[in-house]
Amino acid sequence: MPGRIAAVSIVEAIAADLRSRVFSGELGSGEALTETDVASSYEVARPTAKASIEKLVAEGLLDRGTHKTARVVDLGPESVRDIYLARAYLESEVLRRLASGRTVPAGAVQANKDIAAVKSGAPLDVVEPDMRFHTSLIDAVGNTRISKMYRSLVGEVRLCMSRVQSLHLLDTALIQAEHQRLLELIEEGRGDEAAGLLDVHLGRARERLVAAMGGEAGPEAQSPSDLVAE
Amino acid sequence: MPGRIAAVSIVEAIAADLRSRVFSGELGSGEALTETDVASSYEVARPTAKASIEKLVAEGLLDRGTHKTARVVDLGPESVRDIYLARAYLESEVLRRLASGRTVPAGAVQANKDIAAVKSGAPLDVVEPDMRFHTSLIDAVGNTRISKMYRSLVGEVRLCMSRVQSLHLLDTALIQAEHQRLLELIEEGRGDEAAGLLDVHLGRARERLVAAMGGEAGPEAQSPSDLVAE
DNA sequence: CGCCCTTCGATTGTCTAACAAGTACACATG
DNA sequence: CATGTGTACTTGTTAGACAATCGAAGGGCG
Repeated sequence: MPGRIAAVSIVEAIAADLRSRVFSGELGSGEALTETDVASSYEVARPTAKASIEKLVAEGLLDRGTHKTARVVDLGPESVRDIYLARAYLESEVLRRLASGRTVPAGAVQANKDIAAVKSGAPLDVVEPDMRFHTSLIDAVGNTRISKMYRSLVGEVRLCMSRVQSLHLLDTALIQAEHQRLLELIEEGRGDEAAGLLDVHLGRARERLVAAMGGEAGPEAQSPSDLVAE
Repeated sequence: MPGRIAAVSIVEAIAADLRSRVFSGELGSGEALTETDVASSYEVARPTAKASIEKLVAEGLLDRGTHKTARVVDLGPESVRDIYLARAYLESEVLRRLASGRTVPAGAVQANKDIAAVKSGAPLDVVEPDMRFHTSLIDAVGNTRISKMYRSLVGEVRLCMSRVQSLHLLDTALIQAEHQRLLELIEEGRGDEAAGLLDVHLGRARERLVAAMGGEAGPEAQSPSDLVAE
């Protein structure tokens, strides 16, 4: 099978293109997206452009008030912390339940191998397998709503990352090692320790991202201690 | 402060009305919602009605395919299990973190008192304070994204409940007692036990709801044992 | 008699054109 | 300096229209 072909509507097509342009950084934070601009650049009617914009607003990629032009969301340090804490909540519970069943997702194992493979390459290439590692863990529980919620969070993370030029700070080897340890802890049924390590893992990524965004450490939550479950 | 007044658009107003009609059960599962019907009944133009419908589709209350008329979602037993498991994931992690800080949300305490107050009344009146109890716990962690995700799940739960005529099975006293025990466990810092109790608590509610919907127990997950973290 | 194909009504997707209403900002006025 | 006014830009909503598509009813054929 050559893959399901889908006849997407014009609205969806435009929304998808705008989405990719937002993720690629072509559309920067706070950039205005007027309905007429979108309509003329894609050569469609304004209601069509409007529908596309509102789709992205519903997804959380754009922001808009009544009678105000839509803008690409500007995620500050507080938002980054909010996002990463939400990730931690979802994912640590997933780790516990995976550990209780001692089920190590094959996809996560493969993803971590892929991280090791690109170790010497460009540091941005590690983002994709890293995300794949985490989503594999989430998807392993087989809950459609949890997967959907996590995917929404991942989208916001990607949005943050596209706002950052210097991601050279990430230590690929450390990431890969911690992932490996997480998988081991799952296999050994040690859910609590896996959850704790995940807090550290995500906490570091979070502060690194905040720092790269030019934000300073928040009033609290500077140390990862307040994130550790116990 | 008399509360922020908001000038909602027509689209939002119609969406809100449709939403309440779906929750109240006036619009049953699988009921069709034609764009022209909505437009004529609210005396608005079709694009406006279309936007309202698509808003509810994005919220997950309506279902629709391309070129097919929108219908109220029909949530089967699998969906109920999916929803409740997602609730359990979010909420049990919240309980752990609340317990680690020994923070007992005042709103949850009040909500449980309200449950006790209506103990002798109509069994449906217990649904509102029950939901308030759980959302209070979630909101106590102060994470906007988690709160938003949980609210979406609560919406789906309410949708399920509106599909059920006989909810007389719920044991108000038991619910109230388990809530009380959850709060105590939080206060004592025993997160693991709180999470375990929550699994039992939600597992029972889930199976009760499935039974009331006329569905039989699933192939697995009949016993709550596979939901307990350890 | 049953199955396939065509046709038709109903519904949605999209467009054009237009007007009303709101926001934001500059400008003038007290 | 605060306040009001005005204007340009943008969005909210409407009307009507046409094409594309889906579902079902009906007719032809084996």
